[in-house]
Amino acid sequence: MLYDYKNIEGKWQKKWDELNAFRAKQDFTLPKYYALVEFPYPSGQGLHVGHPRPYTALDIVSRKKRMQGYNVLFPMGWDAFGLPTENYAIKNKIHPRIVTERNVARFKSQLKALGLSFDWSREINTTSPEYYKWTQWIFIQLFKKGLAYKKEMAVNFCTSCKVVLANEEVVNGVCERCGSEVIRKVKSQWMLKITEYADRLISDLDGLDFIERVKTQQKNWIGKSKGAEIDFETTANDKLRVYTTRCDTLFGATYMVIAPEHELIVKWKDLLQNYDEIEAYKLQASKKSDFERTELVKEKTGVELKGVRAINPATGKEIPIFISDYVLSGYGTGAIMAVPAHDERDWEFAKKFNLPIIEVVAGGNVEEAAFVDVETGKLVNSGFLNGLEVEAAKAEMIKFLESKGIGKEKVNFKLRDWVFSRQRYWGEPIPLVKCEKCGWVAIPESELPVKLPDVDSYEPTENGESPLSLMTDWVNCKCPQCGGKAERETDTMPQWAGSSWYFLRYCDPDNDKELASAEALKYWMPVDWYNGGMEHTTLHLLYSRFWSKFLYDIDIVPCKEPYLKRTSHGMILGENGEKMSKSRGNVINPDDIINDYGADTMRLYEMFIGDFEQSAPWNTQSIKGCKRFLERVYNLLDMVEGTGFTKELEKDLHKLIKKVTNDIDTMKFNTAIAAMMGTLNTIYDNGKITKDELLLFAKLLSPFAPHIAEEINSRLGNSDIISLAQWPEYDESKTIDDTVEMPVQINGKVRCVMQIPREASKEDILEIVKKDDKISSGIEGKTIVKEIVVPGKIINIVVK
RNA sequence: GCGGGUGUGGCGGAACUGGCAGACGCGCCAGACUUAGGAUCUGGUGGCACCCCCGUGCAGGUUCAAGUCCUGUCACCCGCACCA
Repeated sequence: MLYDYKNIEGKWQKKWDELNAFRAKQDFTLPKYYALVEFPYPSGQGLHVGHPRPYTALDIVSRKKRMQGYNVLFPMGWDAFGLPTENYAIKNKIHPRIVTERNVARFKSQLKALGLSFDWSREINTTSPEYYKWTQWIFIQLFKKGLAYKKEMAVNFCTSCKVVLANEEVVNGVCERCGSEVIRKVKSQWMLKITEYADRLISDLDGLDFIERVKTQQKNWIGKSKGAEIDFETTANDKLRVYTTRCDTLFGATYMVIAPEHELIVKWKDLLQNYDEIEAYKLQASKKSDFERTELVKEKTGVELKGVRAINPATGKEIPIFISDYVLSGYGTGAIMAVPAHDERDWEFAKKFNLPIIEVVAGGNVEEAAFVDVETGKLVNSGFLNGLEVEAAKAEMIKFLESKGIGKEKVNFKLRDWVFSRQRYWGEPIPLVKCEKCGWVAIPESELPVKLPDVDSYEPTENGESPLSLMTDWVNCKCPQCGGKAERETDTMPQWAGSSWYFLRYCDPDNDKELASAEALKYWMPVDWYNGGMEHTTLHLLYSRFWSKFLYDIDIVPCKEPYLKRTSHGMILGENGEKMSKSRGNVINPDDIINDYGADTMRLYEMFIGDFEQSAPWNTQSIKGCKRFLERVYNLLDMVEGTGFTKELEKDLHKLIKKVTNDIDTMKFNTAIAAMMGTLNTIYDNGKITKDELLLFAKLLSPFAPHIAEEINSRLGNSDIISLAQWPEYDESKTIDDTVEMPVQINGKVRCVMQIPREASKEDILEIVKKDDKISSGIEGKTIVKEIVVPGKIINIVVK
């Protein structure tokens, strides 16, 4: 029978639509399952073959769960605000809304062609006012709780284009578009206090089923460290506060380093003899990103502050103060005590500037390299700390600092607050006004959404303000509090805003009274399985956990954590093994693949390509194997004889049910497919299959290749769709063989493989084995030193 | 630099708690069918001096037994806070 995939796929996609087969049911008494994939940014290039990998994976999970009787929510939407759309709109003079509509339509038709079982009735779009109304609402709640605040922050500013650039748009320190110099300009920006949730974002990971690398990456990103803050007296008669994780080494602090942006520099201006030199250095530093500044390979630079010195509180000695860009203003206090003997960066700096290196923890050779081991060494040259181990010394030092009132224990985080302002058009307007009298005031909730006004040009203004700032009619408004003159905030939100809560909206997407009803949230949340890219671990995933926790705190969401399980797929690389990108010219278009091979083959190949969590290069040649497999499956229709289950296939089919069921739960889609291929080969060897056996096989295949499974089901005479049929169950006793194949080794080398009865004892096994010619000749005339029998696994006879 | 990962045939990849390395598929080789084959079917396929031996990035170690555990080392990939 000819496998006419085009007809088959079109037919069943239409049928599913007509039946609303994949709509989540509104019956909240059913057991629920919420499967979520990251919603895409609808780019102008359309889908590429990387997108369907995670979608197909969770589609398989969803389809299986549906067949297992769950009420499944598997939604899809569009994360459509963002830079590329805006830049495209500017370049081509088309409204970003139009661009977005176009891209969404393209993406949607491409996704539909894959036969993914999304509940399209719940489709959402972050750029629709009905949606961003609630994004703004959440921001207002954050603002009211004091979690949104203004801060002076540096932005990348292109001196030629006169626009604020995203980090990505800055390549090697110059503007990506025009190649001009990029400087760091300080602007007042809205910030969200994610740091207030830092501790909970770490500790609540414990109960979650996230893959380990996601957990560790989040923990390290938040970067909790226990240390101390210490105040150093200065000769300028004030205090310089530092943060250190190694307060035990205070006796070895031979100089200090402060960030170029440190406020004391300006304060000390009159005392500093080389202020011009310092200013010049500050200018240089302002051009570098944090990333460039902390690179260890680069030679350390810095300038001594001549005229002010600090006093080491442990030794009482005066020590010099430097500015250097390897100290960041955003971490700790923006100042460090430098202990060159026990910190690599300090050591390098000290060598370069010829500063004293004093060993305070014994165990290394501090003239050769910094000794950073905290496990083995004991304190030396450190007065009252001498002889103590590092941990004990830390505790003693803290006692000392507290008793003197010059320092205390302090927990620090690497995590920084979230810069929430963008000087861009295509984002959610920040729903605040600045009143001359009242200061920053939130727009009343009844007036939400604050809609994005139509502007003539989306190009940012000369001074780096948002394009919205030019719309004076829109900007000038009345204060909702006092009715006086006020101005709207013209910055918009970052793209991350809409994606920080979208999974909540899916629960109740048409609600215009609240972001979602408490009832719907209580039923559907938390998400049972969330899959997404590893690159979202430290930003999107963390941001959305933060917003969820906040919404939990204000009693909107019923759960502390939004996602029970988080997994991550590997990237699909180009055929040359490099990342797929337009510029590399190695992008594969899924439309072509679906056209040439069919959606089922495409889906199967995406899953068969390799370990789901690992990246794998695309290979159009290899798709053939999946196509052949499906053709052979389809041809089983011609081999059907009789009904019921036969002895020949029973054991294989029970094993297969077990394998496929378990493999889907553990993301081993590739081996599930391999097992189905293996069973198919057995069926062909067998030469025939019964109707019931084929139906069973089709059910197992249906989550992976749903169209062909439906067609087989229908051709076997069933009128119900297989997508909602019951998932097969296996009988454990029917998966166990009577005999096991066991390799027999002599001195660890395999000599033969024997069939051994499953229940045989160790003695019986050895007796059987020794009768074998290869084994008996191998041990003849030698002394048996040891006999290892691992039932069901291996036999190893060690001889001398 | 910091953080996270990955190294297995010609290729993509299998291998559960240490137990036959290479499942399954691609490619390749041979045969069948055919006017034809870039279709289909059947068989074979890690290397080699082919019943031995060697083989999981490299060098050591633990063990009856190591892709898997330990120590060291090399290479590559991803992220780094205004790309999404």
